[in-house]
Amino acid sequence: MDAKNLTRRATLDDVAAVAGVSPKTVSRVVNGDSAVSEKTRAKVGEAIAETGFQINQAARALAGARSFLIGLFTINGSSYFFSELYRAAARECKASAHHLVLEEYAAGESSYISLYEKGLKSIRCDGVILPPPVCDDLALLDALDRDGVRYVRLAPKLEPERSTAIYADDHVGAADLARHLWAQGWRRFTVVVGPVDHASAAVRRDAFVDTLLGLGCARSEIRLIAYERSNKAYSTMAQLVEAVFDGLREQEAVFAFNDELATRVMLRARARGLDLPRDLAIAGFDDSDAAKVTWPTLTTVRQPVAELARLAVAELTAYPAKPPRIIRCPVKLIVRDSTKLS
Amino acid sequence: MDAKNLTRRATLDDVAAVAGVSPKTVSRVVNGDSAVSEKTRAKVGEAIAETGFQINQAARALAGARSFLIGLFTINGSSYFFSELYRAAARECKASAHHLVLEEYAAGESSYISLYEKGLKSIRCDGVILPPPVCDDLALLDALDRDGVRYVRLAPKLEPERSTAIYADDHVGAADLARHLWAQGWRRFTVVVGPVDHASAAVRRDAFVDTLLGLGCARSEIRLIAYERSNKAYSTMAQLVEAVFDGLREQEAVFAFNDELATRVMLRARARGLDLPRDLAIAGFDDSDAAKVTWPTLTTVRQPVAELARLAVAELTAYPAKPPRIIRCPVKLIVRDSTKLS
DNA sequence: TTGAAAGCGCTAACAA
DNA sequence: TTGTTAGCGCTTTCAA
Repeated sequence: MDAKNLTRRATLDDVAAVAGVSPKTVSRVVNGDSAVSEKTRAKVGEAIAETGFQINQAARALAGARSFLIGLFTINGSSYFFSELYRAAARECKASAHHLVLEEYAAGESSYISLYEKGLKSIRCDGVILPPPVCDDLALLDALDRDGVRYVRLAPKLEPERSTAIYADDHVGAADLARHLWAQGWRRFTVVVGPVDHASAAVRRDAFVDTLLGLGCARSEIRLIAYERSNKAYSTMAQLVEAVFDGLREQEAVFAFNDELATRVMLRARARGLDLPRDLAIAGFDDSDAAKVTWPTLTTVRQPVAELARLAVAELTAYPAKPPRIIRCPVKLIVRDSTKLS
Repeated sequence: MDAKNLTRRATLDDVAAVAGVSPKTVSRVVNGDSAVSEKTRAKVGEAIAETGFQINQAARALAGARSFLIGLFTINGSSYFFSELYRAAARECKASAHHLVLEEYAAGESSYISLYEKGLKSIRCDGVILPPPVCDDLALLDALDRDGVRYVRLAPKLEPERSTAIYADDHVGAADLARHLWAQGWRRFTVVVGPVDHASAAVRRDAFVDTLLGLGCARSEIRLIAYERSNKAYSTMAQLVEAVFDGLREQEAVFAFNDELATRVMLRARARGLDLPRDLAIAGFDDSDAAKVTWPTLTTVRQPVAELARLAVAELTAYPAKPPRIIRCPVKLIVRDSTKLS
């Protein structure tokens, strides 16, 4: 690496020399400390522009208590939710002069703790964003607490008060969907529940079912199909989808836990020669890109992913740290063609 | 921030004290320097385990020439290609003890340079991955060269020899697709070309057209519809899609630049009451998630995104730096239902 | 093969 | 409001 010597980038000292002040004063200007006179600030500003000074984050992190790095710790396959989360979080970080460090692991790794110890720990993030299912790894939370790393959790199921937790209003979305289906005239329902270790799964299921019951739907008209790792029957997506069609009754409306599941149900229905939405209504959750390109287009519930990311980053970049709290974000029912009763 | 004092994490000095050696020796072990005796190495290894030592990357970056950070600089909306790229690059970084810093900007920002100066520059990445269209910003490349930041470009159009450049074999994919359509019996074609400032656009178009001509297709049977920012006629996706249906002939096969465009064409065709693929064949490029959920499912070309990411990260984390070179990755035609001639 | 000294560029704490 | 001093925890260079 001779690159280093090609161009010595300007340091605080360089700027200080040009501006005729002390390096510490330049530091104050750079960090927006209030205790600098307007005149000095202007002088230093010019010197910064002249030298092309850019602060060295490594030095800043070493000397200070902050790294200006935010970690996003996820264990997941491809999904619209996570893609959006990355993007939005990165943009938010940029807005507050932080940087987003992505930690993506294939599902099914042994322990989240060791992933943290081997990975994120060494860069001393100011904070970490923990989406499901990592948000419920209590041992990992202990490790973060021990290391003094702040974290925000997205839709945690366990110990929600332990840190700031951000939830989408899943129950509202599921209830709105139930009312929509009922209003359209659907009277028989199947709920395909996703991984039950995901807090939202139970929330969506209960809100959907309770709303239908409240509308006068008979309990016997509601079928529940739940994904469970421990249950050999439905431990894969494919099995779950198959279960929808085992014992499928006429004129059913299917509510799937997410768009991915919903589109799979749709494809399977097509393969069985069903006419959609005449024979079967299907609704999802997420409003992923896929929801817009299916035939018929998919009725779904839009999660405010960008907003979740924004709030999470804002929480982690705020100084001093705010006390833990629970934040809820509104969701929105998106009615498309897959739930029209003809 | 009192977090800092809650737990003083072990340093090289701590480990050295436990192992009874000098800090420098511990450093040698941590960095895998060969000049350490087997006995010392074992002793230090134990001390590291005992203290739970994790190197401080900030200190390492400040003292040394490397930050162990790889930047991914993108200007783009949502797309399957980029989501996959993030994920794969992050995993690759982890494998080589680096970290991936995401820099995502909304399209249409003024200048990439200023984004770099305001963002990535301060963290002194060891290297940056530059996908289109950033890969062709010569001024940005100049700035990176000036700052001694290595970069790898994905599918650059300009000055391909300037840095290591990685290309997917677009021409092979497009040619394979042309042969497939021809073999199926399609004889009239429309090519919907994406942004022409994207190097792949022209490559795919030319390979597709040339292959058809070689197969005996008359030039008059091939319609070209090209997206151009400067061309007022087709400057948005919607206009591009509309153009497909203006003057659409019977029994056409449409090759769209990417899956997003292809699914839009498909939706528009549905809205016009066309029966797919009987009246119209549609093929895309990318093999995105969307390609699997359309009706009919979309014939497309799969890009080895994870492999591109892997190669890019490997190139940037290699020491010493390898000389610039051009790397090509194979693509694969994925035949689905949208191109069946019935 | 190992150790000692110097310093990377910044901030914290204190002094003026 | 501004300046001074002393590190942060590592790597580099040089010496043993």
